[in-house]
Amino acid sequence: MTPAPGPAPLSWWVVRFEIYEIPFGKVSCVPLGGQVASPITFPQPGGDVTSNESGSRAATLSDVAKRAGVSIATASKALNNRDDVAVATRQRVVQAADELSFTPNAMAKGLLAGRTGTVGLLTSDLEGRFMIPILMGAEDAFGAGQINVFLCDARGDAIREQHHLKALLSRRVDGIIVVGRATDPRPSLGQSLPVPVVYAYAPSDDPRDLSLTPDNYSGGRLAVEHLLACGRTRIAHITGDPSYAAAQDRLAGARAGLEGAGLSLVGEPMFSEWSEHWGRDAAAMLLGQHPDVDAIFCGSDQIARGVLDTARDLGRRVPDDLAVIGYDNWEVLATNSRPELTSIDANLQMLGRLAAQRVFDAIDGVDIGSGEHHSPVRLVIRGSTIPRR
Amino acid sequence: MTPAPGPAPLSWWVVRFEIYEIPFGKVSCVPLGGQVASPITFPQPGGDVTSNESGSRAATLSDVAKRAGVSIATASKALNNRDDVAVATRQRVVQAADELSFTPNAMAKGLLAGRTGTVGLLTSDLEGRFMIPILMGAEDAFGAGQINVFLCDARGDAIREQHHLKALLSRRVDGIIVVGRATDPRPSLGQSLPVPVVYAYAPSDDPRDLSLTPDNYSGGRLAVEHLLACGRTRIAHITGDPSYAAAQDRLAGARAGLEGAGLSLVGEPMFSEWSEHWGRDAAAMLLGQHPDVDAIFCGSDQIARGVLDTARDLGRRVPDDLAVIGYDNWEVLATNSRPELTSIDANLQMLGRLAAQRVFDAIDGVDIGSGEHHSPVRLVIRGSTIPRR
DNA sequence: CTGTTAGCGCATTCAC
DNA sequence: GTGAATGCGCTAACAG
Repeated sequence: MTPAPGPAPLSWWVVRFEIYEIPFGKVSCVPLGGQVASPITFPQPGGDVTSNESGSRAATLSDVAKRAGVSIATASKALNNRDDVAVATRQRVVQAADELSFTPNAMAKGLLAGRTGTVGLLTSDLEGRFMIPILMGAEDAFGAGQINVFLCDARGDAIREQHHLKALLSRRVDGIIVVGRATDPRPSLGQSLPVPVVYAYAPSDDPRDLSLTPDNYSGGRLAVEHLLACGRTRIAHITGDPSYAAAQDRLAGARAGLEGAGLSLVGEPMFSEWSEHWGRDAAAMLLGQHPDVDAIFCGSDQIARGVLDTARDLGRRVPDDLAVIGYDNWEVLATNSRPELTSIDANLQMLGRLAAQRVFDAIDGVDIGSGEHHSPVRLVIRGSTIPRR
Repeated sequence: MTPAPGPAPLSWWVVRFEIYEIPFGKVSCVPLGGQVASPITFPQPGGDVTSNESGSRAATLSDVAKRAGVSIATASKALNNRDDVAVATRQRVVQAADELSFTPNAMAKGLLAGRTGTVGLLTSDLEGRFMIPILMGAEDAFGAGQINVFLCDARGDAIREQHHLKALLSRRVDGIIVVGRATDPRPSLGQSLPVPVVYAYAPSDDPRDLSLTPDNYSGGRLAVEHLLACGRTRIAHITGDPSYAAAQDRLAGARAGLEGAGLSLVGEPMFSEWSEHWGRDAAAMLLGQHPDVDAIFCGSDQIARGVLDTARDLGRRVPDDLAVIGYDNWEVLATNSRPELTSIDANLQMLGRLAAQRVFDAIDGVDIGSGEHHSPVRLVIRGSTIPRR
């Protein structure tokens, strides 16, 4: 009964499964021992060279026409709901198409129409956490409108990006969204492309392009204004790498917010990496040098998590003694901390959706304008700035 | 000089930027006040209806031929490096193509060739953390081989999935990878598709399909065997939702590992949600009821983070008094904890790459087999199980 | 109402 | 060597 005796094999293995009841009435599968069927040495594929065309070749319109006993043109009209076709005929055609599970060839259509109904999503770093919501928003917006998305990850490599761009153009995408991994300006793809381009998150360095990027300046301001509204006056700032525009813009916003209240930051802004570790270390330094700090604006949620850790270690009660606000509203971090973390949300999914909308518009011939547009951010209040009651 | 006076506008705004020096010699852009140029009411696009076809229509082969003063056929041969063309002619054609920045129309090619050089990536939930590495791996593998990827996110909705599937088929993708959000079996797309399908992460419920899924069983076993190797004998298990196959499989593996050493779990496995909160609460209960526990195997890194928190609160030293091991090797969590978290890594990027490879093979006519294949996992040792020295 | 024709952009015969 | 002709699957004009 002991499954898979011996150490776990370091190769892929095939198992049969057994359905069995588990708690809560759900059903699951676990491997059974002794049934390692066809071990496959790991990185190498199987090897048997046999044809694997599961179903047969996809049916074409001419197949349908033949089966329905009509001409290709008539079949086309019938399936496209053109009104100059007899009801009975249409029915025959539709049925034939159904029986053959006919799917019109989008390529052939595109060849005629001159547009493909596809767009390219050129990201510079899929790994990046900011990429995903933008991607989701875009995919969502397009998906709803029958447009399909080519995903291209350039891995932050300009060569690869150029390569992907070429591929996208050769596929005749109707538009391109370029998603960067930071809010720092990135090189433009140029003005001579035959399709509209929208830059999301990372703006293009060419103002003739249209760029949508989060409003970090307002985000910093919003954060500080919230802290001020909570009655805090001795506010410090711990943030990440100063070479990031995000760090600078948020700081500038924060300073503006403070100035508006006739205040300024406690101490100098503390820059280093965007990590929890840095948050912990920086908070320890800060609270040592400026024990009277009553609020910390953190440049990221990760940093804020570190700050919360140190506050707890030093016996500072959050939010009573010390208010902490993060940035990015990374839910898994923000909602699992003690207390839960107030943060600034950049609405990235909406940003992606909007970028898609802009590409849509451009495809439809609408002038989408140019320049760097800053998308609004929002404050998400949780327990680290206002005590729960 | 104060940028953007007044509260942050709740609409998009266009700014001019000013280049200025920031610390560390880098350059950044910040918005300047008073230059809000063309405010765009937020969710609505611009509206001016003018043509925006940036460059002109993409050049065709016939354009190139005309410019080079040859026939279309010759131009084609020249550009495709066929050898029956004069050197001088080829040169003229290539130059003409270059001047027109000619890009062959992949659709037209595909129409001829009967294959498109595209594959569909059908995910059920882009948001999911496990999706991304798989996606990256697949995109990577394909990208290298000149194949482009259609990304489709079904948002966990069967209807939407069917919709996307149809779209993919109509685009005549050469293959499809289906990525699920959990390791529980999911409904098969069926056997009658005209293209090969590979299931990644979530296996298909039909054994005739090929599925690649992480070996959670071995992962659980590996985790426990590591704890045993560290000299721990009183091992408890805190994990997530028991309705997940992942929870059950890892548990089964852990039990097998313990049995191999003539041991068993301390207490019952503790199930609830896959959250840091639960990790904290569960650890508190566990350490209250079984103070002699010397190691905890956690079903996820999030849970492990919670466990570490509680251990610290209760004054348990990790790893000396208590070893903690997580699951998933979510770097941002694992490397930022105190101490850093030992964890099991499912090699998801490799899984994605392999799935892509299998689709490749199938396209090439290689038999890729069927059934549920379990991909090897690996142990990543950090400070939460072995003290750093 | 239905079928014939033309052509989207390209690669591939096959004549010249 | 080169170019005219054919067809991939489909839709949009027409002609019947």
